[in-house]
Amino acid sequence: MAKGKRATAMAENRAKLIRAARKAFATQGYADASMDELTAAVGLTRGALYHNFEDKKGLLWAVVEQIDGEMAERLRIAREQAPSLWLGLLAEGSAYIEMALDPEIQRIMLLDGPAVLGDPSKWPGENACLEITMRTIRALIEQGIVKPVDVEAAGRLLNGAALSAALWVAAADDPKSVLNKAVDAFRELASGLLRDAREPA
Amino acid sequence: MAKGKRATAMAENRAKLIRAARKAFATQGYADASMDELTAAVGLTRGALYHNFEDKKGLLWAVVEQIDGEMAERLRIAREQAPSLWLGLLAEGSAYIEMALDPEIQRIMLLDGPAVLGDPSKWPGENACLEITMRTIRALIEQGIVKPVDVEAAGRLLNGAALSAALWVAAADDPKSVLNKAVDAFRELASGLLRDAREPA
DNA sequence: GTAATTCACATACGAGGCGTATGTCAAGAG
DNA sequence: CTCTTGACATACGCCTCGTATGTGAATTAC
Repeated sequence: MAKGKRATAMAENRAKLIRAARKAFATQGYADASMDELTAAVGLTRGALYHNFEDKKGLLWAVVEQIDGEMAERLRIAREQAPSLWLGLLAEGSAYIEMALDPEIQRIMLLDGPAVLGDPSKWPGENACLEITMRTIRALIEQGIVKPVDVEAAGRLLNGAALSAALWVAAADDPKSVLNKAVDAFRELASGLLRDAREPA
Repeated sequence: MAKGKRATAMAENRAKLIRAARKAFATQGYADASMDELTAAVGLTRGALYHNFEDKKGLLWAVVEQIDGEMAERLRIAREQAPSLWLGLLAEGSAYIEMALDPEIQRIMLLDGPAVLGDPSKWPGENACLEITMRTIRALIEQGIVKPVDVEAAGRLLNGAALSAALWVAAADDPKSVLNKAVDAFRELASGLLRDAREPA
């Protein structure tokens, strides 16, 4: 049982470091986040960091993975609450846009993440958000609601549109009205994928 | 006239530094680019750098501004060569995607730029690329070809879609076939903006 | 039961890199 | 001819990262 105790203590320290990193990376950005400060903030030193993670990048990997999972979960919920698959796709887009309003997500997942870790499409967890969107599109094609487009291409461009919309909204002086415009435009664009121009229920 | 000589010499050094920075930032990334190496590569020192620019960020600003201008010019040409305004919009999208295949543009404009300088929509030169897209959309609305959508919203989402398409293509193992898929998907999405589902010539 | 090993960190060290303060030399001003 | 200005170069200090080494507790071996 003593071994279990040590294992959980280590897991707690890992969690502490990740939590501290989320804060530090979100508020100061990856480059300006000091590992000394970050670790000291949770009563540890850089020694713990380099023992639990590969390096500074490794810590960012862990943070990104955690946030990515949370985002995917929220997307899944948004889609499941929609009354139809097509509205589910639109709901995913809206949810994605709204998520990107979170400074943490914006900074870590949309700015520093890609810059430091490279293209998100090659992240492990295989970009859970994209996977979800693709699954929805694939189902819509099978139902004959969406044109037989390339699923990955459509998913990526749709997510890309949502992403830029999110950044726009986040940087706007008047986020509320801009959010409405962004969501509307997203619907119009998405409707280009429809087999019939008229949107289904 | 001696004053002119000094002025041009300074301009040349500025240009040298910017050129060196484009190379260094593109190949090593902003964070890993050493100012000592960068300046030494053109026979100068960091002294010249901090005299001509505010700091490392300032140099990146200058580089970004230069590349942004070049990109806008290429977009303009792509649109002007198209036989119609609508096809011009699609041509812009394709050109944007193809440009992002350039590692320099990808790294500096799409990855490090946003991470270090913040949201591109607030860059000076006011994001020339977006301006061009918006102008085209506005004209298409006036001609009754495109739905009366919010111009900025449509422009941003369209550019965002092109951007993510570009990143996808750039990171692909087989860029050629992926490029086709991406351009196709872009057209489908864009057609969502059309008043009539049938695409005009 | 004790000696040895492993583990999960802490501490210490070295190597850059950035920004700034200071020095320098040529060019114009007066 | 002196003085100032400008365009750099040189020198310095501070910070940060990664690694090498130390350490005490926990586990294992005997």
